[in-house]
Amino acid sequence: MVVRNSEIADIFYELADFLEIEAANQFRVRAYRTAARNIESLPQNVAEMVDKGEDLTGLPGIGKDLAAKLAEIVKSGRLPQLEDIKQRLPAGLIDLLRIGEVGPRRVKMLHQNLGITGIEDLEKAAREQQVRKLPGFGPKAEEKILEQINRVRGMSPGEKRLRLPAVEQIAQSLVEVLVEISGVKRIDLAGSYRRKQETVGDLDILVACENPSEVMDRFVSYGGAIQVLERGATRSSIMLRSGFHVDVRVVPDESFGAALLYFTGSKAHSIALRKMGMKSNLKINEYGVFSGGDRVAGATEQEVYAQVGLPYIEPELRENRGEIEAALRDGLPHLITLEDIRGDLHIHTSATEGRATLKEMAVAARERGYQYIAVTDHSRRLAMTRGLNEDRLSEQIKEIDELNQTFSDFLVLKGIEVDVYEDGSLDLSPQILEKLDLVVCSIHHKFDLPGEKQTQRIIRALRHPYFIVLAHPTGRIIGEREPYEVDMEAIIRAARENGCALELNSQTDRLDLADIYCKMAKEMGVKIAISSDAHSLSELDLMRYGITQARRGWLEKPDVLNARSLEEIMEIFRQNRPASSPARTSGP
DNA sequence: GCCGTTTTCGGCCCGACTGTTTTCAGTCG
Repeated sequence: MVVRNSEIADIFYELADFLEIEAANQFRVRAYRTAARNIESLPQNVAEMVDKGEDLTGLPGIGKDLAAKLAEIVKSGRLPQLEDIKQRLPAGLIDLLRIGEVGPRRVKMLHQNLGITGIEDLEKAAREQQVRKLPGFGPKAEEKILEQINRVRGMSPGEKRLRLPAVEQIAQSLVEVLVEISGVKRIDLAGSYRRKQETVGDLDILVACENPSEVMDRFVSYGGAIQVLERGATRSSIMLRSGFHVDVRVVPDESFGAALLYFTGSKAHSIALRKMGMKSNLKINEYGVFSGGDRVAGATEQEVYAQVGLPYIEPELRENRGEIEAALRDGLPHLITLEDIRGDLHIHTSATEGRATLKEMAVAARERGYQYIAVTDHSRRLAMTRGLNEDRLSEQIKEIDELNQTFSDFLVLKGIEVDVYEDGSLDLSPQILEKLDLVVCSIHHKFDLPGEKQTQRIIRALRHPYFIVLAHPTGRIIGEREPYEVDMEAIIRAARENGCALELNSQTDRLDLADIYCKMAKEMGVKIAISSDAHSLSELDLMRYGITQARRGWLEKPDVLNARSLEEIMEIFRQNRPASSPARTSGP
């Protein structure tokens, strides 16, 4: 497992960019991008499939030619075609595409006429007012290019996309402004925000209103905007101080459903729906569904789906990853909701790095309607968090027993988030672990082991008799740290063999497991624990981000460990233990 | 470059906004 799917996808994306600059057939370019997108969201490892000699042409968007290229990439780590094209075109041209206002056509023009090879050249040419002389460019374009260069420069890689809580705040203050406008009938947030992607590149707001001009006026004069990027009759776009873009689109009430569907995307989902429509001679656009000249649907999303013979599909599923096929065979999942959650299986207290006491956390969890929480402070190796050694853990166990005496309808489970060493052994002895209800294991050091070693480290830990949940299984920090190089399929298989569950960590910089692995675990019969990993009272509410991620991973109530009642979950934990080990916490 | 219940060839989603085009190309989503 040397080449990752994401690396293969990047090669195809890069090739597509170059081909587009060379003005290659647009459908060929599209084929590479479609293939890249599909490979990215593929749970199986392409490299592994190649090694096993599996037929890649069965994958969506992969034909004979791309299958051969995939094999080539897996075997050599390179794609000769990409290297050839890099001989002809400077690599810096790709960077130019990141600049707004500049697309492939203009990159070609800039390269051929001004010899521009990268952002530095472009900045120089624009300052010397050379760019405005080219056909299709003018002073405005030149000015915008300079602005864009500054924006791209000032941006750290993590800044480009925001995590969900940040977008929520932005959305809230904008909606407060727009909802005041007379004639506004509906406002909805669309785009990747509505699909609850891990990060959001820009925010799409959809408004149903009879007088679009007032909405446009109010929106472009919003106090948080530092620049108006576009100002049209029904669509406008602003940039906030952070560099984040917000688009507003106004449509008539009778088109709202079609527009919401269209602006929610994903692009691949929308395209698939339109193609289905075409087969029935229906044209689908953001104004509705049209048969001949007649509009036959559009007020609601349900109406539009119904026209192509589909039930309503939840936004989190709209990635064209099999949801349309599932809908056609009446096999859509009944997605998990926050209301299904009965408890939280990963929280910290002030005994280690948490900011609230054991009792405070328990009371807050009970107030949220939970039946149980598991206290899972860090183990001793994590010294900077004052990780618990066996003595301190024993004290905590006593404290939990005492606290549980005070509840009649709620139970605190005894747990630990124990560190997994490089050799796969655990940071605490079996003698103390057996006194716990729940052992959550995680990796906090040696993130960069080679894939095979990291995978074996985790598999060895999964075989430990007291291991129950693997916390933040891939260790990624979104925008900051890549996931470990692990073979997730092998880990999920080992989890199944050993009766273990995987965690979906709800911290918004983790959201680990990723959606595609949630789906893979579900399909392989491995349960998921959706956990807050709360370090404070308010962080208990992060659970809802775990839920939306779980929904993106097609998870249903039966797939989720902590959607079980206290009795059920205690029974599962009991079954998972060696027969000789004593009973522990008793129910209320 | 992919794909196929009209097709192995000839299609491939659709529209808004901007700037510089005087009728539309390029970009974006």
